[in-house]
Amino acid sequence: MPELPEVEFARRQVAAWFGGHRVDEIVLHDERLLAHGATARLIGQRVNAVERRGKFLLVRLEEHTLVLHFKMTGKVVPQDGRRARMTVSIGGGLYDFVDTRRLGKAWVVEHDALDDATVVGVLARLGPEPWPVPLEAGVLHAQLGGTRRAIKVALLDQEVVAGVGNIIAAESLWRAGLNPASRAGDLTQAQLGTLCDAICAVCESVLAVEVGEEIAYLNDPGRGEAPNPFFVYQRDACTSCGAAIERLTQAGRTTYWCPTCQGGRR
DNA sequence: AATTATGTTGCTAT
DNA sequence: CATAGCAACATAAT
Repeated sequence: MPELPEVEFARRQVAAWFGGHRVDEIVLHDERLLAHGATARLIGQRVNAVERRGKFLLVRLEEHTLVLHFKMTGKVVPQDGRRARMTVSIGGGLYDFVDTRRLGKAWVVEHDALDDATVVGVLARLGPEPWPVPLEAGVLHAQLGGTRRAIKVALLDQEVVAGVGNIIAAESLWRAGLNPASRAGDLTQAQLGTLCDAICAVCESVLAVEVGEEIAYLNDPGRGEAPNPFFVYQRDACTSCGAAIERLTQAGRTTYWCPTCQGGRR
C-alpha cells in the first residue's frame, strides 16, 4: 500500500537491481497485471533509468517504458518463493512483482505515450511533486483552484498533488494543525504553506525508516507488533495533547484527527 | 459474519 | 461542470 515515500524507496531498489542491465526474460503469471504479450517487446532492452512520478514507478528502457503501480499491496522483491504476478530476469537475478490483493497494474508504453492523458491512468495528469522540495503555498493554492471539497479529500486527488495517500494526508494535516474537513478553497496562503512543509516532512520521515531489502508496510505480517510510527494515524490518543483521536469517513477513507489540535469539530 | 485495509476508476445522483 | 457516494477490483486479518 505504498504512498510517495514507499514508491521512492522501491525506485531506489529497482534502480540498483535493474539499472544498466538488459532484460533477459519476463514471465507474466497473471494477465490481470499486464496485457498478454506486452512484455515480449522489452526483452533485450537495457534499463537506462528508473524514475518515479507520484505513486507510479517508471522503468525506462531503450524503446519502451514499463510503468508499475502498486495500488494497495504490490512490491518488487528478489525472488523468494512467494506467489508472483510477474517475474523479471535481469542482471543475473530474478525479481518478482508480488501483490497479495492483486490490485496492482502494469503497462508497457512507448516513451511518447506517457504524456497521453488516456494511456496510463492518471499518470499524465498528475499534480506537482510535494517532495523532496516542499510545494510553494501559491502552487498548492492554484492546484486547489478554489474547490469547495474538504482539504483531506483534495489532497487525495492525484491531480492536485502527486503521491499523497490516506496516511500522509492525515499526518500532514495533523502536523499543520488543520481540520481535515476544512474547505480547501478557504485556506489561507499561510495555512497552505504550513501544509506544504508538513507534507514534505512527513514524506521525508517515512522514507527515513524504510531501510533494508523490502518496503515495510504498516500492516505487513510480522510488523503487527512494531510500534505505530505515526502521530495521529491509527492512534487512540493524540501524541501531542493526549486528547482522544477521532475518526471520520471522507471519500470512503478513514481520517484520523485530533479535534483539539486541528481546529475543533465542525 | 461483518468490517476494515498506505488505491484508483467508473457510474450515478444531485 | 463540480461534487458526493458507492460499487468494483481481490485478499487477508480482526
